Amino acid sequence: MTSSRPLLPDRALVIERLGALAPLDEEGRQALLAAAHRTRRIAAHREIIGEGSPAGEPGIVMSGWAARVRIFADGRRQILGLLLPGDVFGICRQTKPLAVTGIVALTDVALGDAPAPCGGCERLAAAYARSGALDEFFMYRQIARLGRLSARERMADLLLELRDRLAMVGLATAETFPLVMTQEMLADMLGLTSVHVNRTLQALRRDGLLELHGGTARLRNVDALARIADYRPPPTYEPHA
Amino acid sequence: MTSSRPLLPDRALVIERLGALAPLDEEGRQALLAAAHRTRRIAAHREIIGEGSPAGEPGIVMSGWAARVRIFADGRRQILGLLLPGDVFGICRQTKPLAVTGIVALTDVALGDAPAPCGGCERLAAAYARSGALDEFFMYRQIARLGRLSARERMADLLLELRDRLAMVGLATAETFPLVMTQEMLADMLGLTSVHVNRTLQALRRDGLLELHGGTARLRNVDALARIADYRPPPTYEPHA
DNA sequence: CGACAAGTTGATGTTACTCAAAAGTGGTGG
DNA sequence: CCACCACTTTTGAGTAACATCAACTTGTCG
Repeated sequence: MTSSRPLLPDRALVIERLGALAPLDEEGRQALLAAAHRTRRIAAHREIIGEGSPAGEPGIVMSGWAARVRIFADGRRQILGLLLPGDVFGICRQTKPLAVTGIVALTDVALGDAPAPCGGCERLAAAYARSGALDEFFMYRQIARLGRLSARERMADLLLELRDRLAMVGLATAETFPLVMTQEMLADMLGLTSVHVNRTLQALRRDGLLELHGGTARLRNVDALARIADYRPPPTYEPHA
Repeated sequence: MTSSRPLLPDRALVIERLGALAPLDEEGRQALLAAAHRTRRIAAHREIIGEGSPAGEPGIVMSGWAARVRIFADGRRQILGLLLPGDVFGICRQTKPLAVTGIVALTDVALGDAPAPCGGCERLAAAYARSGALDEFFMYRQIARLGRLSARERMADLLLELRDRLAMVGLATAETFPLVMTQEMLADMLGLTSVHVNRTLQALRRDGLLELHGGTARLRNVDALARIADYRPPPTYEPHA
C-alpha cells in the first residue's frame, strides 16, 4: 500500500498527510514545517487540555497518540476519539472560550502549533476543513460502534479504522500497524472492560484474524474483519482542484 | 424558565434560537424569515438524505424531529444524533460531495433552506458556527452515553439533554417537553432494545422521576436525574459581542 | 368496527461485568 | 546480574445487565 517507506513517526509525514487532504501552497508547507520543529513534548498519561479549561491554541499531533476523553464523577472514563499523528485539534471558527472535552496523551506526544491560515496560505484552511470533516466521520463511526456493535465487532471495526488512519500518515501497511494502546485504553475506547477486551482479542487471534507482537498488530484477514464489522472506509478526497 | 409562551412549534422560534446563539443582523433575520416561509414537508419515517448520496443544500429544521442514522447490513439501526427544530445540517466549509450519514424524519418535518451567509449577513456565519459547536458537544455526549452509561443512566441523560435542547427553541419548560419519539426510536438512539427501553422508562416512573402522558414528558426530579447521569448542561454563549 | 402501530409483559438466553488472583513485562537501582 | 517494583496481561468463577422470543394489550385513526 504505502511502498517500502520506513514505518517511523516522521514529522514530515504529517505535512504530507495534510497535503494529501488538500494540496498545500508553499507558504502553508513552510508554516507547517516550522511548527514541526518547535514542538511541545507531553509524557504519556499526562493531560494535554483539561475539560472546561480555556481552549488555548490549535495544535497538530506531530508524533504519538492522544485522545479526547470524558471522565465521569465516579471515575469511569470514555475515550471520545483518537488524535493520531497528523491530526489537528482546537480549530474553532468562533469565540469558544472553553474546551468541550479533555485531551490526554496516550503515549509520549509531540505537539506543534497549527499555523493559522493566513493570507498567503489559504490552502491550509481547506486542509483543516477536510481534517475536520474526517473527524466528524470518525465521530459518527464511534457512535455507531458503541451503540450497535458487539465487543468482537467493535474491535474489528476499530482495528480497521486504525489501519486506515495510520496509513494516511504512512504509519501502516495494508496489514500491519503499531498498536500502542494498552488493553485498558482499548476498553475505554470501546466501552468495555479491559478483561473483556483481553478475551475479545484472544478470540480474534484464535480465529486467525489478528496477530499481536511487540506493539505491532497484523490483520491476517482484512476482508473477514470488514465483514464482521460492516466496515466502510473513510472518505477520500480526490485532489481534483 | 421560558415564561408562559405557548409550547407550539413556531417557526419564528428557530430564528430566535439562532439569534440567541449569535445576535443576528437584519439581513440575516430577513433571510431566515424567508426560508421559514418556503419549507419542504417530509412525512414521518421518510428519508431526508440517504447515506452516501450527494449532500444537497444546507437546511434548517423548522418543525418536527429528524435524526442522523447509520443502518447496518443486517438491519440494525443506530441514531447518531438528533436534529430538533432550529438545528442546522449540511453546512460544510469545503467541497464535500457525499453525505456522511443518512438523515430520516422521526416525525413530520418542515425543512427550510439555510441561507448562505452573504455579504450583508455575516452574523449568520457566527450563528452557524456556534450551532456547529453545539452539534459537536452533543456528539461527544452521545459517545460518552453509549460507551459508559447504563440503560437507566442513558435515559436520564437523554431526557435532560432533550429538555435543554428544546428549551433553547422555547419548546420546553424547566420540567416538561414533548417527547415524540417512539420507544423503538429511543432504543435506536440509546443503543438498547425497545423492550429494555420500556422497562427502563417504567423504572424511572416507579421511582417518581418521570411522568409521561399524551406525548409529553415531565421530569419530576431534575436534580436526581442529573445525579444519575452526571449530567453537564450544554455550553451557553453569552452575547458579549 | 377493524387494522396496524406502539406499548407491555413474562420466560429464558447471552453478553459482558465484577472480583480476585496469578503470571508476564520492563525498568531501576543495588 | 539480580531483586524489586509497577504496570500490563491473562485466567477463573460467579453475577448482573441487557437481549431475544413470543405473546398479549392498548391506543389511534380510518
